Amino acid sequence: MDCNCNAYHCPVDTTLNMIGGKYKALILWHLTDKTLRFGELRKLIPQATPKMLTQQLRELEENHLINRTVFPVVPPRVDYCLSDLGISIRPILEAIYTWGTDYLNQNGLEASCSMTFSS
Amino acid sequence: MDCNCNAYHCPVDTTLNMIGGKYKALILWHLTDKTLRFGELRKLIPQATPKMLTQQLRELEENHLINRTVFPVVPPRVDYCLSDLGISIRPILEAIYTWGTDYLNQNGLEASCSMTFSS
DNA sequence: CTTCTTAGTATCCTTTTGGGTACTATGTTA
DNA sequence: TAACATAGTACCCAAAAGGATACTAAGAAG
Repeated sequence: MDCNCNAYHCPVDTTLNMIGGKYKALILWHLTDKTLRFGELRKLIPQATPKMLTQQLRELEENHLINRTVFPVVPPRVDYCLSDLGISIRPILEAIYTWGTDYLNQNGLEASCSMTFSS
Repeated sequence: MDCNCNAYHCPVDTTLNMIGGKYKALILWHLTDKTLRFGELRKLIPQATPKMLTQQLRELEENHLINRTVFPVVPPRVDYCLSDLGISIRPILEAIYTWGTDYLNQNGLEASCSMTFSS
């Protein structure tokens, strides 16, 4: 229905829509420095059901933030890794992470979610 | 039910929850350099119904990103402005805005939403 | 022929988010 | 005494997001 080819787009909404999904930031973080298989991501993010994990991965792929590589073998093997676009978004994630950590610390809360940025 | 006082918190989720609401980034942006009344925000963000605008403003206030000042006059007058915390989050908004703008331009889309950051 | 493995799907459900329309309170102004 | 202005509320509804559980395909291994 909506092509939106000639519409105006809000850059902030665009960005937030791309990283705002339930497990998207976490997935991008885990893929920062390595390629992971679906099963490895499941173990790293056990709170996500397979349905949710698949859904989030597909959306990240549609937005070209990650690459999905299917190997035609049995049992199946599918690799996920960051695309160049995915790599380019990392500074934003780090800025968000740093602000959030400061905010939590200033409120006496423990900041942690297995999402620690190594610099 | 959930106090979460002793829980671990993900800094990225924390930050995204605070700025991820439908009109929150836009509200923060409009308040960047000035105090605005409710009615002024309505005119600046006409696509938000009064219910939604109120809701988003209340959540921003609960998160201490903005200050709400009620003047006991008739007709009512309520002022909104950024708190120090709200001011501190602006660099993140700018980073998100810049990345989103580049992304849209590289995809041949017009980036705009009356949310242009003056530097 | 049965079991194992992996990367998902299918189905159904609950919760959250967003939205439309109409209504309210109340002192001031005409 | 009736209309006006402002900052909302109330109520009801639709859509989107998230979640639980069970199931599937298909070759390889035993």
